[in-house]
Amino acid sequence: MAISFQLNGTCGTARAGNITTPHGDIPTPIFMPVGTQATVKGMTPDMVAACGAKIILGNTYHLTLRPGDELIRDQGGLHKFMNWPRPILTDSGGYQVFSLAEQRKITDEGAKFKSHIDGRMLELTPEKAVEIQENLGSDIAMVLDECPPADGTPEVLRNAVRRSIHWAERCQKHHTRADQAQFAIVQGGCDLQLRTECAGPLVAMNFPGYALGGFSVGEAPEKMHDALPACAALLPHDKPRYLMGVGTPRDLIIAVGAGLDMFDCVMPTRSGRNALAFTSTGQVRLRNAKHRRDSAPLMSDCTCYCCANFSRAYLHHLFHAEEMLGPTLLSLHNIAFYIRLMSEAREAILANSYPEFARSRLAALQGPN
RNA sequence: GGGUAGAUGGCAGAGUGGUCAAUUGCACCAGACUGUAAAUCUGGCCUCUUCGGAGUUCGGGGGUUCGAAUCCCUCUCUACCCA
Repeated sequence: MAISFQLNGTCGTARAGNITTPHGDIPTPIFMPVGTQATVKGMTPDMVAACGAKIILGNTYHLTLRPGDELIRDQGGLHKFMNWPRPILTDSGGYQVFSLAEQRKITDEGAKFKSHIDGRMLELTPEKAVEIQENLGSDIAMVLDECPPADGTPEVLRNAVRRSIHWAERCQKHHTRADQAQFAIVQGGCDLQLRTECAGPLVAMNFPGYALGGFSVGEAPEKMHDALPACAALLPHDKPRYLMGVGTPRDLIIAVGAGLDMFDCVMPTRSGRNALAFTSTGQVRLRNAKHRRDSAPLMSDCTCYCCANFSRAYLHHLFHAEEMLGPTLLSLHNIAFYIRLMSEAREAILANSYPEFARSRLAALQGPN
């Protein structure tokens, strides 16, 4: 087994655990920064590690297009190529099935993409997604899935479930690397019946970890929040449970309570590049004029490099001057904030006080996030 | 002192009789961002508004015209050239 998972404690449905991988241990619940193109945008690996990150993401679709998964394999694998010696999870390209919907065609065989870089056709089959991720050498690889939009018809959702199950079988059959774990992905939207039908066969296939995909694809956040407890309960108790692509701090607090262990989202990094910071009291838009003369740090009780050394006035200036340090510092803060949030959640679970923790953290948040 | 070219919304700069409250860019203000086609995108940016409109604008003043940012006169100012 490439990875193992131990539960260290639970509090209601919330879980604190530990994932052991070939490149190190991961305490859960955990937030995983997204590094699509073999880099967490705007940050050096040292900065990402200093934020407390234990594991980051890479992307099958983007990396096979550029620079090519065989090139990365020949360069010694993704860890060495990008100088990130800790665990890496790679997404399968399933999300691009959703986000690049206009230039893609799905059949039962796989998904054909028109490259967003030069327009050439790229075919991603389950087998190809496995091979690419084995070339990348990630610790955790995701099966190829079909991620339908929230407004998909019942038929579209059912088709995605059927295909995702079938593709997971093909991925499992094609998988060869003993030092890489392959996680399955449950689809089905906000429909518990469909989720159940999807999880059943996948759980029977005994994957080392399970993900919920197809959330945060356009549905109201409350719909996802309501669906999570029952969906999480469909997944094995003794395996890591990964909620893909989620989310806001509020989403994470709720999802941990529902029994999810792993999260990834572009939000802290993308928003950080766009001058939006996350704090324990909600979002702060550093470009706004009210920060022009604010000498206070972004967040007073944050120990990250950004908050320990710079004022809101300075961050405001950096974004108005379009200096690249602004996006870097806010990405750094946001990742540190997300990772600390998960680490505090873990402590609360182990202290058997997660409901109180969640209640007070949610109450402190002003606005939607 | 003489000559030439100019003066347009915070700035730069279009427009040269009606379709102009005035192209565009910048600056400014606000919003969005959820397994990254995103250091991106959207909206606002004279005043008031019951969001249908209404009222005042294109250096100052005067004039021509049904109608002027646009034409004429005059004043003021600016840039450049010659003394």
